[in-house]
Amino acid sequence: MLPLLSPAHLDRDFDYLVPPELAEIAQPGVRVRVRFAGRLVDGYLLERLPHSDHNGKMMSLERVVSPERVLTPEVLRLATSVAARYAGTRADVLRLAIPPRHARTETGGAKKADAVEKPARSAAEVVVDTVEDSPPPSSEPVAGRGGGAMGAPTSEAVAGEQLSRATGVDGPTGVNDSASAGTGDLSDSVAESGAAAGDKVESRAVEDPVEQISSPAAASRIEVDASAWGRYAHGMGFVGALAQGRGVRAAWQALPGEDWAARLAELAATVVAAGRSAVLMVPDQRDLDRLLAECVALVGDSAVGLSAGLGPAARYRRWLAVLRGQARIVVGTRAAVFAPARDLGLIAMWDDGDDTYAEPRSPYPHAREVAMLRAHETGAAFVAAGFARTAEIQAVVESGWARDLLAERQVLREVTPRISAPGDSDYALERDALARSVRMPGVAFAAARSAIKENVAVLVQVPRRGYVPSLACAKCRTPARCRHCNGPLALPHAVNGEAASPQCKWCGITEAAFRCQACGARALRATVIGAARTAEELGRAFSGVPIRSSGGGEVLDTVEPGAQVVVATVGAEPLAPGGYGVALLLDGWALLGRADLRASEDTLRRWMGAAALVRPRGQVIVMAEPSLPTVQALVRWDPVNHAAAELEARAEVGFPPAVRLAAVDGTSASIAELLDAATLPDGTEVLGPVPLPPTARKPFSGNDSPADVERMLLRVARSDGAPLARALTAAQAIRSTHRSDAPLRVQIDPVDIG
DNA sequence: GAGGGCCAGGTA
DNA sequence: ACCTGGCCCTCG
Repeated sequence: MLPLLSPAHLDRDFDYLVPPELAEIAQPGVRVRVRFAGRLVDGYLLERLPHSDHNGKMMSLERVVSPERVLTPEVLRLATSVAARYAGTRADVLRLAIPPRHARTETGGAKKADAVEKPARSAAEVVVDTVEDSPPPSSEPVAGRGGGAMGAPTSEAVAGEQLSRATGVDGPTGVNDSASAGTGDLSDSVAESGAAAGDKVESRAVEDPVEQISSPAAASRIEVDASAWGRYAHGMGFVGALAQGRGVRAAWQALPGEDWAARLAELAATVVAAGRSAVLMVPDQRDLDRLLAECVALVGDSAVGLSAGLGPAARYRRWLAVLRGQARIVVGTRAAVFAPARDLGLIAMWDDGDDTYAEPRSPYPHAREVAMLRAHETGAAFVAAGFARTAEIQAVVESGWARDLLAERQVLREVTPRISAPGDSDYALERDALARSVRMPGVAFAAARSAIKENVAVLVQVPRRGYVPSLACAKCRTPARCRHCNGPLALPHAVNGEAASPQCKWCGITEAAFRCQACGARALRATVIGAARTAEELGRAFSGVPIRSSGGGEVLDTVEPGAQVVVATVGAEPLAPGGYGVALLLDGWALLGRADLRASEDTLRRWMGAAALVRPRGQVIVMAEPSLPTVQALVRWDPVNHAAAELEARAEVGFPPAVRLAAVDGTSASIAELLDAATLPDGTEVLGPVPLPPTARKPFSGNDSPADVERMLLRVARSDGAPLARALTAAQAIRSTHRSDAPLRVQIDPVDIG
């Protein structure tokens, strides 16, 4: 039994007696309530044992919350590895992995569950009643398993000999073992849950996938677009390997204009036709809807969407459908990486560089890393798909863990739009006042005009939403700061066409008489002009042409065909039927110039995302310094070499994924406390204190600790990642027994490093 | 996380 | 002789 408690030192297995009347439903994976240190707590039953090696009195399970075995062996094993990797607890990971129970949904099983909400008698009571009617077996087996240390070592109870692979090897990176490792174990777990989940699921012979082709999902024919996959080197070979159930792993860089949703759906359907299931992850609801529609077109009801946006009832209902084997394709956002898919054959994610994949709750696992761990443990196939490529995926390609799935160079030339970056002189010589006002050189303006003339849509990508998001001194360009709190000044939205006085984004005070703190000048200039302002100006420039905006509150999925200017903020670009004629990527310097370490990778990803919506003979013009490597990577459409360079750059400055990094945030006292308790691996570099990045400031273990929070960084070689995490887990366990409420947070490889 | 035992030091 | 706070351990 694993209690669902947060303190790190309670991440251990505890043995309880199973009273005879619960023996039937007290199966591994069920939710239980137990008396723990005198109080009732929730937990998961991990395992039934013939005897306990615990010397001392044992309590009995208080009750079994429901017979549903929500924690599958595979997910438990995954949660154990994730906790070990991220220096967290299994309880915290399981809170992310398993949605809250919705009793009515579980027992009723009807669709009404998400519509009506009636105060019903607790389903747990119902369950217990039912069970008490059944004849009680006489034996008194034991639930859970004794002994065991904290974190990873506890997994011995479940993972057995797989432990050495899960923890001894530091994740997929650097590993080059056979993809089939662990499949035997998976079959066992499926066989087990298949037999136990009982009610609706037909019993299946997992050893023989052929039998499963008769399942409803598999019955629907799979039409893989061979000509589409044929455009990639080994593309059809890859699809064929999936069809054979092989655990192939690929980094797939989609061609510009690729219907990636249709392609991913084909991969998933291929796996389903082979009798297994697939998890597909996307960054947001918009992509989810698109991808789910493609999957439904291929397998119907066998595909479900899972996202946090669903209500508790709908979310739990769909999650149960996955658990019970009714749904064979899961399309979801980051939490879907834990979906209890039966006999997982493929785990794929689109655009793994998107920051929504970083879980904001402890232990802050990244969905990409979890996906790779899961593929590694189960032997499922893995696909990281995107137009661009992250340094993290490049690292696993270079290690041999995953393979390139890339377009033939010839095909790339045929389908890539013309991409160019005008030089400084193109701007300087610009005489057209209108062109100047929208911050683009004449070539860009001309390209847009000609597309409009051909009755084709023009896409204008702008960095951020808002009127003028931030301001700087017009003379010396020092960022304009508030006199009172030193926060950034910005212009609020225009009222009646009149620009208001600048306002502080932190304290909200209006600054009526700005004076630059550096040079004393009084004039302000906009440093980044947002979509609303851009749309307004373009409206003047292209009078008579429809101007559409997408971004912020109103994101368009698609636009109608025909001449129009679509102004979209980064990431909110709508699809245009047949593709845009021209895309203008404005203010590239603003994207690239961010202090963020991922700025260049992220920028290329966002540019490619927009450029990929342009039709093959179209044109892309990026407003950024042409000599910059990132701009060159876009112009040559070369995400792989850019990722390789990015990975090299990370190695040079000592950042993940080249090294393993732990960020310890807290007060200087709480950090010191933790580090004192930790026996760090030899060679650990301790850096800091470093300033806490602004994004890391907000959510902090309950209290909104403002002032004296700082950050220390611990850096080790990747090969020492596991020992580092173990040391931090142990130190947190020691600390959590001392009742200290000082804020402290440990993050492994956080996305937002200084 | 919460309760409990133990020791030290201060208080009656 | 007794109360209080801090420390540390346990919890099955």
